[in-house]
Amino acid sequence: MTVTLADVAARAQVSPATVSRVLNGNYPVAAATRERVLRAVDDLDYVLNGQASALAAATSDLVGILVNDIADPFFGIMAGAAQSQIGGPEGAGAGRAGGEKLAIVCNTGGSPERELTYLTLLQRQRAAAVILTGGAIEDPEHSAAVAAKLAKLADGGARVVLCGRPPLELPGGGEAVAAALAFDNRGGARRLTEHLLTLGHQRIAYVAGPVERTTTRHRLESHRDAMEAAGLGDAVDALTVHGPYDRRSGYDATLELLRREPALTAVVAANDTVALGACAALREQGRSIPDDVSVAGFDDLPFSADAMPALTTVRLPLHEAGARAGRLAMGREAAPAGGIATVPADLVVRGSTAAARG
Amino acid sequence: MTVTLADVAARAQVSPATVSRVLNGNYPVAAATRERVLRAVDDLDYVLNGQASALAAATSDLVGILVNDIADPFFGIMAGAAQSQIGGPEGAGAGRAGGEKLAIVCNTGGSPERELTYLTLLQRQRAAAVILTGGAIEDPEHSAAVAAKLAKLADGGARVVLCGRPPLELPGGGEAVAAALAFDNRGGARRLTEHLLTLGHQRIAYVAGPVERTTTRHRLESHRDAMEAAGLGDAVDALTVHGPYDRRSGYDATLELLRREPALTAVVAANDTVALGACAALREQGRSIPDDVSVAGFDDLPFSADAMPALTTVRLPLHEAGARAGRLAMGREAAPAGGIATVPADLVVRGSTAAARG
DNA sequence: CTGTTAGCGCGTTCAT
DNA sequence: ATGAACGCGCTAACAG
Repeated sequence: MTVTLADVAARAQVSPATVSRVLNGNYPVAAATRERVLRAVDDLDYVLNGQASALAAATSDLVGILVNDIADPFFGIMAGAAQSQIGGPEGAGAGRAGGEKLAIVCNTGGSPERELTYLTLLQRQRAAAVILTGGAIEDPEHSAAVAAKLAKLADGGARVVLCGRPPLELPGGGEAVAAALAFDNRGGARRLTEHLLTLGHQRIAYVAGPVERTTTRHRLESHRDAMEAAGLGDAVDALTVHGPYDRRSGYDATLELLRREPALTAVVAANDTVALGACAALREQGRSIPDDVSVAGFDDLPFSADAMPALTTVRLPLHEAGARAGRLAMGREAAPAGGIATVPADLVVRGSTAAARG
Repeated sequence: MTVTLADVAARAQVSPATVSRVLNGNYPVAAATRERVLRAVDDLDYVLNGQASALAAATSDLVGILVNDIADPFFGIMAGAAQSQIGGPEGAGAGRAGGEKLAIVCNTGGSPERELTYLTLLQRQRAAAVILTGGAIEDPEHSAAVAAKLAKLADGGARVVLCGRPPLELPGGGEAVAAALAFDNRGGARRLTEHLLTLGHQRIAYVAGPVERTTTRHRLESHRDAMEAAGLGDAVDALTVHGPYDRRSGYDATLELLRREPALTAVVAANDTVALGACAALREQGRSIPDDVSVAGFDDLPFSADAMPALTTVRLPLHEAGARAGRLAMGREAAPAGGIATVPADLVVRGSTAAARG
């Protein structure tokens, strides 16, 4: 039924080995023979069997990209950029065999179990590389399990790259990853809160992400640091609410925060999506942005510039970081010194923040 | 180096065949033996080799999901929903072997070549199923190539599902797809334009998607039909501009349309993202929404409700459609009658549209 | 430059 | 209920 290498060999009147050599282009083959073989391939509509090839050569052309939420552009942008550096055979001849890698995006939905499951599945497929994007879950047991899996993956020859995820701190985990691109969440968050303080805000509420996430913690801690430096540290806890990274969370949390502190003059959100929800809640409560209340987000997703007013936020170069992660995974770029590179997070001031009232 | 089935067998003092049977759970195995085997698996940290397994069994556990733009939530939502029906082993035992499928998202970036390349890669991996999402490119040659590939994929045992893509019209293509979920783009677009007509609008501009896309054509044609039914068909061409499905396109196109017809009172956009760009352009030109100009989108992405004013649009049940596509791909749901199901597209009226001035 | 010979790691008969 | 043997489709040595 399905045509195999042997069929091609028979039709081209050569040995299977020769066909393999033509397809992989690693060994010298006479031009005339190569022609015959390629014609046979076309005639028969032959397609290489990936599994058999991978099994025999003990290498795979799969590259896994793990994301927490594929419906969130934050991850979509990084994944797309990474994939563009991996899957992309621009030229012709795409129909035949060749060294193209298959970049596959795996959506964990933020679930630790699924993260591990995907890692196992990837390991089972003997993935050539694995890219983990976004914040990690901070449960020690889970971290250990992930570190162990990554170590095994690396042991099996897979290149492991972290993108927007802090380097593993566990024993055995550090050596496993080829490179880590860490967003400067701390610096960005600090600059953002300082910006608001400079504008005269004092009652600043904070809508944080899920508690157990590294991203959440880093951003929140820096916010607190900045507040403490301004002598406002005591109020932070009472004016902080945690929730998922979605619009609804921003909406609900903001209503709650308004209840706690009706006189608040600024809301800092865990990310832009959450900030949008916060804006909706504030407007519903009759507060105008930024006249009554300033709002700020994080990430600078494309829609942030289109919000009304445009969102003040912290820009993360998601596309660049994703692309770099892709190149690192392909071994097309040298790992940064120490294996860790910090990705800048720059403050972007737009219309949603203004001087505090009064 | 890497531990194989044989190693496990040796440690458990059984034959490789027995280990295989335990792992796959398809044949009766004595409870005691099974225990020994499982313990050996754990002890050795054995992980099944996916390629070898697939090769021997002539089946694969890969399911491909093709998307045009992974950074666009339109696709992210569908892909995530589909994946949730495929990859999801909720229970325990995720570490071992098992029938879990690996759902992999492939980003074509809207490029026909990459679409074909991914299809080939998937074919090479002997994918168990393939889901194609979103509008198709209308180039006949490309369509034929895709149809041929899909036919071959199906021939090789892969289940092919279309989600948000119109059924193939080509010979041999129709039989290849197991099921097609087609969005009611025509009906939705018609209702949307009728809504504006009812509000008294006459000079309605249209920012269409890329010319060669089915989605674009269907939505535009229905818009034209509605306009013609209202005796306004003549103006349609002059007030239509094509562009990609992104914010910038909406922005640029709207500026151009305002130049062509300064007195326009409504702008219909190809989708919500484009609509946002249109809003930005209008505001920049000093037009208020919806007092001066009404704006409408399509898709009802999450951020549409948060725009200011909230966007009138056409709701596509992306999550539901994606999930259904996932189930169809897994064979967990019977194909609809005739292999084609129409997914409803309902008008959602919000604040961005209002009665025409004057 | 090309053909021959062995496996890669596992599933699956066929025996027992 | 279990083991032995064969083959899935391909690549990689080794000859020649």
